[in-house]
This record gives sequence, structure tokens and C-alpha cells, in this order.
Amino acid sequence: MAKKGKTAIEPTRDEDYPEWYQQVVKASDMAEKSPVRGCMVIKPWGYALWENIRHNLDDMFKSTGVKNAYFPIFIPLAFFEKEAEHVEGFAKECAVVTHHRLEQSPEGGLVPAGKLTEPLIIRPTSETIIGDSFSKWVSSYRDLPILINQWANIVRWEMRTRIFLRTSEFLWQEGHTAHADKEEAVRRTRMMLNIYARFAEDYLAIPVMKGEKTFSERFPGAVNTYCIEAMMQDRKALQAGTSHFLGQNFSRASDIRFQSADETEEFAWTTSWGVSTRLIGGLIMCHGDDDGIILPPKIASSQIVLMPIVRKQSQRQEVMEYTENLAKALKEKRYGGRRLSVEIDDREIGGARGWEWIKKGIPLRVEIGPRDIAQNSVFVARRDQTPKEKTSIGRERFIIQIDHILDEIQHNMFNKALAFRKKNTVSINHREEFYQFFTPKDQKKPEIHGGFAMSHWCGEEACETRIKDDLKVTIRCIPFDNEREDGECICCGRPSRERVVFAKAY
RNA sequence: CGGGACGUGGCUCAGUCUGGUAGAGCACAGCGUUCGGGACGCUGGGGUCGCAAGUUCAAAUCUUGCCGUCCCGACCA
Repeated sequence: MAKKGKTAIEPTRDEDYPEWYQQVVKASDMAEKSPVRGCMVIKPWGYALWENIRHNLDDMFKSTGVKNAYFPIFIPLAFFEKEAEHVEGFAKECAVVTHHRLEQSPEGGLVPAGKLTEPLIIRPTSETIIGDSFSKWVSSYRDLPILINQWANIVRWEMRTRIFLRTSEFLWQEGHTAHADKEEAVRRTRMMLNIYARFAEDYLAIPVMKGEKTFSERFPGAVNTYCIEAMMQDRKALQAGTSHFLGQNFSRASDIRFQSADETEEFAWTTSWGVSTRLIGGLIMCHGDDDGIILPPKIASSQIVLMPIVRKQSQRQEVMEYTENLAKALKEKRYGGRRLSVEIDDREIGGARGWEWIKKGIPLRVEIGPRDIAQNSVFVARRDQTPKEKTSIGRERFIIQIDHILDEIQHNMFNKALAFRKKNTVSINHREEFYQFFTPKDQKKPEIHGGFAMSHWCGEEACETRIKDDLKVTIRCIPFDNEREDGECICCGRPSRERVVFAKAY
């Protein structure tokens, strides 16, 4: 008999959203905390997801002419110091290597011995070290553009960490490009943001808003920062990807100069853009329910688990053969640009086995027992439906329709997330209403509240700061698809010509 | 770095106030009965009680110091 409540995850999202998140991560078997402060161990089920994200994005990048390369994890301090705003933005988060050797200390134990003449920082991002290479690679406009991406780990020594969302070390991709022409660099910045948006929506099934950051939220050293922002189920915003137009700031700092067609010497225009393992956190918070994570079929670690039902040993061989045959047939099929990944779980039958896969978020669970084999059918449960809803489908029909079923799940997930965002995005014109919107009723144990507020902003940083201090609400972005509209700043009442997205953020 | 709390089998925790030589639930292993919605019974393995010093006949328990973790704040691509 079941002894737990109705949900596989406790507490539920409504009861305690942050704790729900931690429990979902644990139950999904994707990652766990490591003994190292703020770092995580990504387990196979989580890493497979990252691999799929990586493969798909990598293809998209390459289709635009980007090539992969790799640069060192260590950055000489002197490089890092070159761009003033960049230093200011990242200095506090840098891990620094000052020694290079260990020795036995007289008191026992190992101590660092050889002190480095110049400290090395562990990359928090690679603009400066890649810029140094670019400066050597470029001498003529004919050398441009350079379109480089690297898949790497980076370290940012954050005060408070949360698995997948903000860890001291994380995996990401960072693209770096250099152009002879300003407009071309801006186009590239936009192009990459569009790729992120398409990937988020088509693969992760996460609807995103594209827009530009305000000055205060801009990447340190950038001229413009574009971003995609997604709404999580606690109605907070998650920055899911960013693309920066760096102007000539970093090319001046790294001395990326070239001779133009009309024989003048000029600085290159550079861009950088990245997404990280944070996307996995976004996936969990966007799609998860009170039974655990729900993986979108296109990037799921696996799409299908087959669970043989063996009640008597005498049936075992027949059931296993049928199951393995089905697995083989399914693996022939392609979905989302790659072969279907199919798991067979032949552990003892019982509810626990099924629930484990629910918590891992696999899109389809298929039970195969003697009854099904007798009618040449399979018993299918979809993760986007309640655990009870299982349907018997003829084996051949199931195989033929598998991509339609998975597509349907993929679309359902996106539409559900989009409906949620729409429901919790409101236009607010009055200051009082704005403050009310972002203030929980129960201050001691805040309930899920707020959302995206589309409101007017005069463009002054003072107003931004004021709202941040009062409510912890920030401008997530100035949407690209904004319509011009006259209004009054939600904070000071001065005239404004467009609305921006206000929200609490991760 | 300020405020608070906590370190006891793999996990969650009880035991600490009132010192007497370590427990529960879950997980794990074996056997049996079960089994198409989270099974049950019996048996078993596993802990220098964060570290160090002190008090004591005796310390998980009292004292001091250290280390670490979590929460709130500050900070934050």
C-alpha cells in the first residue's frame, strides 16, 4: 500500500518552492552537492541532458560558421586588469591561484610552497585570454570575422550557491567573435541571441522574452547586453542566455587591431555570448510538477523506458524477448535529430520502479506484460499526464506514431509554460498597484506572488535602484518587440515611451 | 563580513537540559510471501557521536578552542 501522500515530491511547489526545487534535483538523480563548497557533481542522468543541450546548440552554432576551440583555464592577472569595467564586475568573484607546489609542513600536512610571481585567476569568463589570441590572429580585415566558441568550465566565487542555478563552478559555452564592421558585430550579437531563443523554445520548451538589458544589468565591459528571460513557476525570472555587443572595448584592451581595405588601422568589433548548466535549473523550475521533473522529449536524457512485467519465472523469457525487440525497433527511429534513447528497466515490478522514472521525468513509460504481449500491444504512460492515465496501444501503431506522441508532449509542455507566463504577466500603470503586486501577503513566509510586470520606466538608473531597494525587483529586459507607447514612469511619474519587464529574478 | 541555528551509520533525525559506554525510521544484504499504482515479515551488515584539549572513576552529554555546514542579511551575469 502507498504510504506517501499524493505527490512524489514533498513539499509541493505551493508549500515551499525553494525546498521543492532541492528535492526534485535529488529525486531526479541528476546531480548532488559535492564536498567542495558551492560545487556540484553532475550524475549520468543530468549529464546526458547537458550532452544533448550541447550537441544541439553546437550544431546550431556551426551552421552559422562558428568553430570550436579551447583556451586555458588560467588567466594571467595582468590580462584581466586590462578592461576597467570588466575588472570591477568580476574581481569579487574570482578564484585566484597564488602557489604552485605542495610541501610537507613541519607540523604535518601539506602546505603551498612555491609562490607565483604573478597570480593566475581561474577564468570567470574568457574575453581577456581569448582577446589576447585574437590580437595575434588578426592583422588584416581579410582575417575577419573570427567566429570562435568554446565549451568549458568556469569558476565564479559566489556568496550563495544553488545547484544548477548558481554554482561556484559550472559548465557553459562561450562564443567570442571579432569583426571588421560594427554593424556585422551587432548582427552577430542578435543572431546568437535568436539561436538561444529558438533553442530554448523549440528544444527546452521554455518560452522566453528577448530584449536588451539596462545599463546596470549589463555585462561588465559590454556596450549592449541582449538576453532571453524565462518565467519560472514561482513567477520569478531566470536569465537563460545572454549575448553581448562589446564594441571596441575589449579589442582596445587586448589590442585587436587590423588594417582595413582603405589602409587605415582599426580596432575590431567583438561580441561574446553564452549559456550554461543553469539551463537545466530553468528546465526543472519551468516544467517540474509535484511528482518531479518533466523532461522535454527533444533533449531528454532518454525518451522512453520499457518496464517488463514478469509475474512468473516461466514468463520471463517471453516478456524479455518482446521487450528487447521493441527496444531495438524504437532505437531505429529518430527524433529531434538523433536516434531515440530507450532504457530497459527489468528490476522487480512494483510501484517504486514506475515512480522512480516519474521523478526522473522520462517522457514515456511503457509497461510490457503477458497481457500486452497476448494482444501485441504496449501499455503507455506519458509524463505530461497524470500517473494514472495509461493507454494500451498496438505495438506497430506505437512505433509508427512515436514521434507524433513525443511531439505532442513537447508542444504541450511549451504551451503550458507559455499559458503560465501569459497568465502571470500584467500591465501595471500605477505605482501603488506595482508595489502591491510585488509584496507578498505573508511577509514571514512569502507565498508565490508577483510575476512579470510590464510597466513604464523613464530610463533613469535612480528609479531602477529605488525599485530594487524597495522590492528586490529589477528590470529584466527592454523587450525587442516593444511597441512605442506614451506613459509615465512607474517610479517617478516622468514621461516614458515604452514598457519594460519588471520581475524578481534568480 | 554581521545575526541565528546545527554537526550522531549512506540519508533524516532522537538521545545532550539531569554524564553511566549508542538508538529509530528510511536505505542496503539474505530468505520467504507478494507483485499491471510507492508491498510485508524475519534475519543481518554498517557509527573512533565534526576535530582537539580539559573536568571526571566514567563524556555523544559538561567546559574551552578550532573546523565545517545551513538559514537570514550583505553580495551577485
